[in-house]
Amino acid sequence: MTPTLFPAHFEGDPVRIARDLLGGTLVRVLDTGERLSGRIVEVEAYDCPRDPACTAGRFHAARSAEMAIAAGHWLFWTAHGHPLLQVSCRPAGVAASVLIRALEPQEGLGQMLSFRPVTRERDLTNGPAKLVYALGLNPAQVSGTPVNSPALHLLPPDTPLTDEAVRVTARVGIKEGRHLPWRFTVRGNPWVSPALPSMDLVGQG
DNA sequence: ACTTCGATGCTCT
DNA sequence: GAGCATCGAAGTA
Repeated sequence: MTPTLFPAHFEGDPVRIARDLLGGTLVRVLDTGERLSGRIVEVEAYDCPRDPACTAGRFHAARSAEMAIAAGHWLFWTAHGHPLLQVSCRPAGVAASVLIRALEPQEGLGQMLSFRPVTRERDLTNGPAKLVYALGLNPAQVSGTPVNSPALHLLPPDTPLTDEAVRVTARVGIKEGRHLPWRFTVRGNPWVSPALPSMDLVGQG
């Protein structure tokens, strides 16, 4: 039985934490007790203030304040009207996090399809907002709760992924900071998001 | 109050 | 590969 990850596991460098989280499992337990889960096959790290892609760091308003919650809590970044699920990774006051970008569905596929009907099953959870919808997450309800909450928690990989199994690329959809190899995907996994860029910055493709 | 801009997704070609 | 829907937040006034 894999132990649940606690908030203390998420204090530190979001780049390392993102890499370690890849291959783990995101578990959602509905009010009905039904269990939805998926293997984490794509993550990105954001680390204000050293990160030029971390726009939250350049603002001083409610948005970055929400994001600057203490390590080990769920939070949502909103982009283009869509909620993106993240885990905070730094002490309170610093906006840094791991963004969960794609899942390979494991338990509760039918319920997920009910939350988010798609024509191709492949499209169910292969994007950061897609997985939020598929798991039926309510950002207002989940934001600010610890990562070991019964309703939404994380399990580490059964066995750590080898470097060969991990593909390292630039992050998706950002303007600055494209040189940073802070996106981690499970090599060859069909549930990785179709988003560009796909060019490897480290290792070979 | 109005404009601009995304850490996106969808629907076409 | 391109165009558009979308919405919260920032910047401007």
